[in-house]
Formats: sequence, C-alpha cells, structure tokens
Amino acid sequence: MIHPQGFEASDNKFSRYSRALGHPARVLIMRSIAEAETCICGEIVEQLPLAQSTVSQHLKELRRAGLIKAEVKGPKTCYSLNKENIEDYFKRLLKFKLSLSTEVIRDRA
Amino acid sequence: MIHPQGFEASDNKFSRYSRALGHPARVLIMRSIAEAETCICGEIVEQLPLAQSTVSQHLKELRRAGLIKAEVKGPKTCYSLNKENIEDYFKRLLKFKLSLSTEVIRDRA
DNA sequence: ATACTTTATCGCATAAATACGATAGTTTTG
DNA sequence: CAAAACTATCGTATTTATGCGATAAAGTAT
Repeated sequence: MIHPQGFEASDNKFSRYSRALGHPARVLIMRSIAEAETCICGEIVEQLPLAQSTVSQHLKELRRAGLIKAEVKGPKTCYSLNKENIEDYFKRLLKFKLSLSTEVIRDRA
Repeated sequence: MIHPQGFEASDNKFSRYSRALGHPARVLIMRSIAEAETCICGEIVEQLPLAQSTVSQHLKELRRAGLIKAEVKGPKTCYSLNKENIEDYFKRLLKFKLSLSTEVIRDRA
C-alpha cells in the first residue's frame, strides 16, 4: 500500500508497521508465531476463523510489512518473527513514548 | 470500523490502536501533539499536506481509537494525548515484545 | 506416475478508508 | 448585529482492504 507523498520517511515506515498490526487476525497470527517460537504455518489457519486463502493473504501482508519472515520447507512454509524489524518498530514507539512519561518505560535502548 | 467476530477482545482492542497509527498523517499528528505537549489544533493542519476537512477526519479517527482527547476552547479545539490509553497500548506491545528478547526492553511495568 | 498434502495466487464481490470541496455550527471580534 | 475565524460534518468520488471459492504450484508419499 502506497501512501501519498508529503510525509517523512520515518512516519511512513512506522505507519506501515502499525497498519500491519491493525487487524485482529494479524495480531492473532503474530501472537501465534511468537508463542510457538518455532515456525508454524498450517496450524495458524486452524486457529483463525477464516478461510485458508484469507489467512495466506494476512501472512503476506505481515511479510510485506516486514514483521515476519517466511521459509519454505518442503510443501510447508514456516513463518517466524522478523525480530530486527520488530525491534526497530519498538524503538520508534519508545521514542514516542518517552515524550510522554517514564512510568511504564524506565529503561530504553 | 467493526471487525468480524471470532477474535479475542484484547486483539480487537490492540488492533484498533494499531490501525489508528497506520497512516503517516496520523503519526505526524500524534508526534505534533506529543511534541507541543500543550494542546494545539489549527497548527496541526498547517503541518500537514492535507485539506482541513481531511485533517479533521484523521483527528476524529484518533479520538475514536482513544489515542487523543479533545477539548473545545472557544472557537478552537485543543487536542492532547490520551496517556492512559497509550500506556495501555504500550503495555500490550511490551508483553508482545517480551516473548522475543530483552535487548531493547530491560525494564517493564 | 498418480494421488495427496500444503500453500499461494487469481478473480470477484463487498466493505472500509481516504481525500476534497462545500457547508453548517460556534465563538470571537469589529 | 455582522463579519471573521475556527472546526466539524456532509456528500461524493476514488482507492484500498477484506474475504471467499476456485485454482494453480510444488512437494511428498503410495
């Protein structure tokens, strides 16, 4: 998804991450992958009340946003969190937060 | 925006926050309000490459999501961050993060 | 080779988001 | 009161997202 020009690159990047997390199905997928630690795939579909093709599209969205990585293993595809980008996302968010208060975040990167 | 049922309430709530931050204009607005500390309003419009009515809609979105608060002061409207909800958002996000690593976040709420 | 399993993509329909101009509703100012 | 300033809302057009069935693609197993 391409947003119109006129915004800072960092805002565009941040909003791309945010938007990827802007759907409960994708949040569930992220939690699912995070909790399993090891990569799963077909099991994700079972956990969602959505058709396989729909879940596949959500996975694609998360991949495009850079929040997860895909690794084909035979007929299956294993997904894992893209930790680098997620940390990048967190850092931006923390910078945001730090201008608010330090009640929740007492230590930062 | 109403998402279909079948997801946990916490995921719905989290995704609502995320989605609100899923547009560069709204990220810019949030930064603008956060940096000014004090509430602004018309100045926000000046900082965005968008029409006044469009900015007003984005502000409405952020309000609906619960990320900002509005206070009418005469003919003007002052916006401020809804810190409680933002902290709530951060906490969820941190819980997420903690299942990844502790490199960025070393202390939590 | 054929059947089966697993996942991605296509095509399509519907819903939601985005953007703008115009307009209405307030409040202050002259 | 009239004019000006400031926002919000309405109506509308366009784009994007969402969801599903059907199908393709690629591997595995029989």
